[in-house]
Amino acid sequence: MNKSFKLDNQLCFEVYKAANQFAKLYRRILEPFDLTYPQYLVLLALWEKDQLLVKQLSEKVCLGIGTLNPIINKLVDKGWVTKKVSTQDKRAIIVSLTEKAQLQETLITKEILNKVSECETLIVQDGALKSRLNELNELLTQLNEMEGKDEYL
Amino acid sequence: MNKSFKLDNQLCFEVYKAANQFAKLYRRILEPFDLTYPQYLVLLALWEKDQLLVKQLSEKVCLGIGTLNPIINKLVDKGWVTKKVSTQDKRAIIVSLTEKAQLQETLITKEILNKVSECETLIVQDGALKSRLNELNELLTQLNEMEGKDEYL
DNA sequence: TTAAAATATATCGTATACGATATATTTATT
DNA sequence: AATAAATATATCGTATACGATATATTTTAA
Repeated sequence: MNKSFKLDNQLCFEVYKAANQFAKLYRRILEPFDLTYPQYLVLLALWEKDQLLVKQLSEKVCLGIGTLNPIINKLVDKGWVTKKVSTQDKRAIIVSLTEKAQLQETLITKEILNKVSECETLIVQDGALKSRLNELNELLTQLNEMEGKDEYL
Repeated sequence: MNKSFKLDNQLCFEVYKAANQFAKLYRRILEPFDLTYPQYLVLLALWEKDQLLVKQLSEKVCLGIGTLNPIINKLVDKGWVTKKVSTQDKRAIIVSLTEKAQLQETLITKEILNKVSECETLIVQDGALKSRLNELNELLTQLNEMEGKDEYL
């Protein structure tokens, strides 16, 4: 067995574990708000800029519509956001924060900041880690966008 | 909105995206072998050391038994591994590679090495990224293991 | 030496995530 | 203007992932 194929030597496995661990961590933190991590991502996006189209949200949180749509619908059911058809383009759906979601922003983000403070040192100090991951993500995105062009992969 | 709460400033979001991108990449590469990434992880573990207990596999690939068991069962269905009850401990199940899995190791790992060569530079050169992620994972694991001890979180 | 605690799997309900497909609407082309 | 191509959502099937619970077996303790 080639050394680079040992599980513990693989970057993708490290990323895989980190994502699962983050999901676990956020699950506990967000549970009191009856939110999951992807649902929280959508709220974060809308807190930055309200009234986004599903398409725009999809790009912002990097999820396909097949994944995102059920998540948005959950948020609608739970009273965090509303959907309405755009008047400009009757295909497009505008997602907006409810009053509840607007009011809870401060509370939720404060809570996150408190609970994730253990990671904060690492997160805040380590712009380096984040920017290396960012490079990695750009590379991976490019690779994945070359779908069908198998000669490049 | 606090700057650190912008989506693009969050480490966890970067990790989340990287994991999804890796999953997409491996989905394409592994598809010809009728394998998914978690299924491939199990094979990697067994190629390192065959005949592991479900428990040991669970620790090696960092997945709970609720997640892992169906994955192993899929591998059994597709003829990659077999399960047999341990004679030492009748609760424990030993998972072993089939001949097919043993024979295909070289082929599959070669293919991965080829197809992921675009990332290789980054992966091989950047022990730094991997080891920072490793620290992150240790921290996150610790946090997640303090389950129930809310005074610490 | 039994009853209790611990351990190893298995199963279930909920929520992603993806790709493939379907539908409605808009834009581009003849 | 009528049709074709493109776009924005929606839905579906498959496969994770988790926590909670159930079951069987082993170990520990009373």
